[in-house]
Amino acid sequence: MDEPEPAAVAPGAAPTGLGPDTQEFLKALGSPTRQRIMMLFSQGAELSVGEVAERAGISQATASQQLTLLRRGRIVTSRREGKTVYYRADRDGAVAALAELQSYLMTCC
Amino acid sequence: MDEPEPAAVAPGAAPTGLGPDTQEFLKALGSPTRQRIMMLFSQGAELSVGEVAERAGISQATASQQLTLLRRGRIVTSRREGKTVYYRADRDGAVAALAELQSYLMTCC
DNA sequence: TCGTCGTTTCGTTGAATGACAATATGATCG
DNA sequence: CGATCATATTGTCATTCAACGAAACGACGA
Repeated sequence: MDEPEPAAVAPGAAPTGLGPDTQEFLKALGSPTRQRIMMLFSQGAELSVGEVAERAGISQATASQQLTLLRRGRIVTSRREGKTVYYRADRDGAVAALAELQSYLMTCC
Repeated sequence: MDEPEPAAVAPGAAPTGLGPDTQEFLKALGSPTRQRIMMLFSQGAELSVGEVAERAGISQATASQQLTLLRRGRIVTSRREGKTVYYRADRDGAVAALAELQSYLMTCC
């Protein structure tokens, strides 16, 4: 029972106006490698980790890590089928993040 | 006349589907510190570098650097008046980046 | 149960980033 | 010109990140 109910905002952390989900979204899309990975999922394509690794030209371990970050950013979802894990774009998550981003920009700009 | 017509994509760089401006935009907003800085510009506020440093609780040098990154991301504009440089939110730039981001997400998601 | 295959996690390395103090630039006033 | 104030740049350190190989995990099939 370490952190049962953390404060609404982490203590000592100044508010940024963006929810943690959207922050993860921005960080996820901020990397060229991950942007490149996302392009592989065009038209609803569903790819395994190994396929992503091969097509993106990165090691399989790296692909797994980057896909985890993309999932944290709510840009992809994963589905397990037997041994292999399939990833595809999460349109709903992307739309939600975009909406919050727009709301944020309307506030500060 | 340095770069009248650069190649559509930088040579040797795999395409990411996002223009360099939008990449800078994402990286700029990906940092909590810079998100916090942006909140200072709410309602069209115009602040000097020193004011940003003080209100954001960072050194003047850091403020100058981070504001430079935000300007590269087309989220703020600067105006010089005598010795002091005033920054404010760049609504047009933000809208443009948001539009390209939306277009990108419609492609890959 | 034992391999095996795909995925994830671990540990490491080099590069990029964030922050600061110190210094350099630039504009204004005397 | 010399002093001064606001900003920008430089150098340095600590932290984070991207990528890899190696090892651990998990789900099958023999």
